[in-house]
Amino acid sequence: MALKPQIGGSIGASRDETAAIFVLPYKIQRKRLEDIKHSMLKKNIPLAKALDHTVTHIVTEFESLEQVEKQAAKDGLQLPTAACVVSMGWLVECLKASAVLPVEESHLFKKDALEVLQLHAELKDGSQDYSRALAFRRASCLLKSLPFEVRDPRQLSRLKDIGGHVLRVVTDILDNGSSKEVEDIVSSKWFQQMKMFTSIFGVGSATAKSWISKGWTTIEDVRGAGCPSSDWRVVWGLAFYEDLGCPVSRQEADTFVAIVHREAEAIWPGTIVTCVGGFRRGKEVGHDVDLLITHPREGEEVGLLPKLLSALAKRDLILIGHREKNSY
DNA sequence: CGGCTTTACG
DNA sequence: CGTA
DNA sequence: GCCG
Repeated sequence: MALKPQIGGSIGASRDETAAIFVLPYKIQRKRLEDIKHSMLKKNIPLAKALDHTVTHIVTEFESLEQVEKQAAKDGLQLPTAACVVSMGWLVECLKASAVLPVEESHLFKKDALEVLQLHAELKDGSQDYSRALAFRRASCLLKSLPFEVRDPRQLSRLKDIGGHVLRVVTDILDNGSSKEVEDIVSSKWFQQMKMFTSIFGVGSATAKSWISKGWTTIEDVRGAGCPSSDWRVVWGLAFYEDLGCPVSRQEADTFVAIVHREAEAIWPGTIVTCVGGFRRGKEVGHDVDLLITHPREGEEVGLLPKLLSALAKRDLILIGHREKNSY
């Protein structure tokens, strides 16, 4: 039902208290628009009066994000980047439920199926498989980008990057709710073990395969087998597997940025530390914290990083396992 | 049938 | 080549 | 696997 997943936010993350829903008036008759707004007030669904940056959901009768953007451009409107463009169907369900429902990516399951096939090909890692994985990814991305819900495979045929195999999988899912090929893969022991091993930092398909061939099936098997690799990445990946799997909260990220900024400022007054990446885009949890370190006087930042790392290390704030030299 | 994202490091 |  |  969603025309497009929310940019930079997890789908369905919106909460009632923060939601602000703006209804685009295009293609909606005046009386019907009034009825809709009246219903929203009655059902306590937060209605945004204007299309400003506080808007979290933009409801439209247009059939694609492209159409919305075109119209917005024509009217000189700027779409709030944090907002999620959704179909009228979503709002109707919200009204029925008297709640701001999570936005569902209705063609997600088709995309997921193709991502399984992509990953499967990547893990197999044969000479042909890499390109096959690429093809599945193209198809998956294409499905994700579609501004409409796929109800019939005929909507996809003739589209670039959609071929026989993809069409077969999508058809199976539309007919049966699932694809046997995909189900067989995800339920296979080999696939599950490969996924598990390659989720360890430093471990790719080659290493994972060699471990499976040794009869190891769990991470504990690998840990118990002594020194499984001389590669520092694998050693550290195994040592910090659980830690690396822990999500980072926004609060932790903010604290982290503040600490780095404090140390940077002490070394080089005026240094700017900016949080970029996921947290900059408004995420509440992440798996890392991306920082951009700059200085208003161009060139002043040169040489700061080694000093900064040393300062943080001296305070026991960071763990440096390995440092690669840069080439720029 | 040939070709497929790009780049870097150890 | 294996990995990110 | 899919395209040209």
